[in-house]
Amino acid sequence: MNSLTEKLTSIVGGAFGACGLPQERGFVRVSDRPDLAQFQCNGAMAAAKQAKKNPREVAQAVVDVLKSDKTFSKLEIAGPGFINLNITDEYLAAHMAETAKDDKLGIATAEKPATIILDYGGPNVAKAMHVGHLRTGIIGESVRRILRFAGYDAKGDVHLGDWGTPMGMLLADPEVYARAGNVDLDDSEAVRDFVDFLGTAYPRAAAAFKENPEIQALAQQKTVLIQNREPEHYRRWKIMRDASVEVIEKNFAALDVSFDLWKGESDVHDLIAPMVGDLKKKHFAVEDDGAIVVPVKRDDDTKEIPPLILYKRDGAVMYGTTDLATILERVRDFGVSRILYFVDQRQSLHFEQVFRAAHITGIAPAGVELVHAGNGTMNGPDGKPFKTRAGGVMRLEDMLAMGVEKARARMEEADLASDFSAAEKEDIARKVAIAAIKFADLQNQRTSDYIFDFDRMTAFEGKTGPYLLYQAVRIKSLLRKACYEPASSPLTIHDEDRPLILLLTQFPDAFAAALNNYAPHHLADYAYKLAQEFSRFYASCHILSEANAAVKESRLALCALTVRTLETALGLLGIAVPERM
RNA sequence: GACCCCGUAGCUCAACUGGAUAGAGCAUCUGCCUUCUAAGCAGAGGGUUGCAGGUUCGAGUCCUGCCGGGGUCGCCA
Repeated sequence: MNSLTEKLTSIVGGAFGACGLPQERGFVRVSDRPDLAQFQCNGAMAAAKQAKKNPREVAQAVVDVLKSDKTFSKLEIAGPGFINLNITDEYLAAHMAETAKDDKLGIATAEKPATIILDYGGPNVAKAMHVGHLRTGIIGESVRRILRFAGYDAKGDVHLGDWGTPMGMLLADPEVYARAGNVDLDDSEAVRDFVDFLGTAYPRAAAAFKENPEIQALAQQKTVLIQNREPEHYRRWKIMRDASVEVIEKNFAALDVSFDLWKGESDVHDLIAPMVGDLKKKHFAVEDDGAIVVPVKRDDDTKEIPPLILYKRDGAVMYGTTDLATILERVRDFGVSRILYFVDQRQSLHFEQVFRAAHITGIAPAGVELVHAGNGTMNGPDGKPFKTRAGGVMRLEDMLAMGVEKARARMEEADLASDFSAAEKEDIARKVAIAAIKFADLQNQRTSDYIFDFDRMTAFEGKTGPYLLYQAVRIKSLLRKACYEPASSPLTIHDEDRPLILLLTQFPDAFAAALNNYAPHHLADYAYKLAQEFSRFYASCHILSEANAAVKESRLALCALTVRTLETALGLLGIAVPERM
C-alpha cells in the first residue's frame, strides 16, 4: 500500500498535470503549520517560476481542479502560493483501516530484494572494547533491521580486525607471547582474564611501538610471521583471536547487536596472493618504492589520493588489502549488490581508495554499490575523540552493568516491581538499560560527532529510551485491562484523536527517510514524537471510563495501532519493549 | 600547506527535494497523582542559527570570503 502523503501526492500531482504543469511539483508533505492545515504542497511556486507565471494563479488553477475531489475538506492558498490541504475524516479513517490490516503498517516491500552486506562493529581483536565501539554496532544493527523490513536480504558482518599490525605489536611483548602460549579456551574464566590482560597490554605495546624503533621492527616482523602462518606465532595469534572473539560476542549479545557473519580480515588471506597476482598481470597493481600498490588517483581530483597499498615493503598486507579481498569474496560468494560500511568518518580517505581500486580493477562490477556510511566520532567531555591509549575510557560492559543497576534501583524506588519475579525484574532492567543507551545514540544524526556523557546515556526521563518504553508499556497495560480484542470497525475521529492519527500516518515517511539515508535517527525522532503525542492523548482522554461504547472501542483500536507502530519503530532501532515496567 | 566535516537556546541535540512563526530534552520557574503506570501531563522564560556579503518571491539549509573548533593527508587500524 501507499503512504498517505504518497496518495495525496499522486492526487495533487495529477492536478498539476491537468494544468499542464510537471506532475512532480505536486509533492505533498505534512504541514509545518498545523494551525493552518494538515498538509501542504509548495510546488506551485517552483512551477510558476519555471513557467514564468504568477504563483498564486498557478496555485489557484491547481486548487480549481482539486475542488472536485472528495478527498479534501479544505483547500486554501496562502502566502506567495502555498497550497494548504485538509482531508476528510472519512478518507483518513479509511486509510487507517487499510494500515491496520497491513502487517507492515503501510511500508512497501522492495521490488528487487537484493543482497546487501553491512559491515559494522569491526572490533579489533587486539584491543579492549570500550564505549567508542558503541556507535558502529548500534547504527549498523538498526540499519540491518531497517533494510530487512524493507524486504532486502541484508546480512551483518562483524568484520573483525584480526590480521594487522596490532596483533604483531602484542606478540612483540614477551609477557604476551608467553601467556598466549597457554590459555585454555574451554575455561571461560581464564579466557576472560586473558582478554583483560590483553586489554591492558595493548596500550603498553602500542606506546613501545611508537617510541622504540627496535620494537617497531620486531612487531612488524611478528606481523609478517603471523600472516605467513609460522606455527608458533600463528598458534598464539589464534588463541588471542579466539579468546577475544568470545568476549566480543558477549559484549555485542548483551546489547542485542547481532551478526549473520563472524568473518574477519584473516578469513580472506588465501584470496590475497592470487588476487594480487591477477592484478599485477593486468597491470592494475604495480611496484612502487618496494611496495605493491594500485594507483587510484584521477585527473579531476582536487586533493592528493595516495595509491592503495596491497603489500608493504616488508611483505605484510594492510587492511586495504583485506578490504579489497573481502569485496572480492562478497561478490563471488554472496552476489552482493551493495556493501555498506559503518565505520568512523575519519576513514573516508581509506574507503575512497578501496572503492576506487575495487571499481577500477573490476573486483566490484559496475552494478555493485559501495557506500561508506560513516559515523561521527564519540568524543570525550573535552570535545576530543576518545583515545584508547589515554586510558579512562569506560568499558562497554561496565557501562551496561551500571545502566542495568540504575534501572533496577528505579523500579524498587517506584515500588512497581514488588510483585514481579526476579527473572522478570532482571529482564526489564536490561531492556530499560539497552533502550537508554541505544536511544541516546540513535537520536543523533549518524554523521555528526557527539559528546559521550554517561549520565545522559543512562537517563530515564525526557527524550530517552525508557520514556518510549514507558509509553508503550502504558498502552499494553491499558489494552490488557480493557481485554481488548481487535475489531474491524472504522475509527470514529474526534478532535482529540486527530493529531495522533495524523502522526500515525507518517510512519512510512519516517521509515523511508531512515532507509534512504541509512539514518536511524529519523525513526528515533518519529518514535519519540509518537510517544509524546500518545502521552498527550492519554492524559486528555480517559479511555476505560468512556461512556460512549463506540468512542471507547475506537480509542482502544487507536491505542492498539499506536503501540504496534511504536513497538515496530523501536524494533527497527534494535530496542525491545517489555510487557510492563 | 592541501582537502574534508562542524559552528543553532546556559548545556546536549533536531529541523524532510531551499518554504510560512527555527523545534525537543536537560537545567530554571509555575501548576497537576481518592480515574487507565507521575519513568508522566499542562504552562513560562530562554535565539541577530559564528561573522560579513551574495543568489531568490523566500536561506539554519545554496555560493564567496573571514573567524573559531575537529579531522585526514603512502608502508597503523
